[in-house]
Amino acid sequence: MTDQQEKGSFTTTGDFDRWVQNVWQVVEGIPRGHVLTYGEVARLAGMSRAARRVSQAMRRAPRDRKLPWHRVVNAQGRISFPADSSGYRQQKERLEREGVVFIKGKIDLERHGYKGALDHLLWNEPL
DNA sequence: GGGCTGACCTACT
DNA sequence: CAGTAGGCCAGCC
Repeated sequence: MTDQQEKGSFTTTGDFDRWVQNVWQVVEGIPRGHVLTYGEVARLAGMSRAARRVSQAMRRAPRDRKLPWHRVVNAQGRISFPADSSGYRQQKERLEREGVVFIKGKIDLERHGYKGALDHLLWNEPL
């Protein structure tokens, strides 16, 4: 399960397409009220350096897949759409609707991030 | 092949 | 904390 695909790129487009499937699967596994960063998704999908490719993968997702794309944010805990875009507003609204808290436009990754989710499970901390 | 663009990331000022 | 710089690589001219 450990990734360590130290390869910088995909040898064939088929590899990329398969990796895209992994990305969708990882994103679908993010629990409500939590988020992952693009880099983490890339790593969990098996390509640690492909953070920039995660967005491409999500844009490719068919609508009927109902991917929880809004649960992926950048490494600063911020939404990666321009603050005045409809995409930004929609993502923020969806996240807040499931309990994610924004502080000055930023999400506390210790609380809502992957590590936060683990801590919550391990220590049974109140959310 | 060359050049430019990203829903990115890290490291460093 | 805000900027910058370099690295990254598939897709689209």
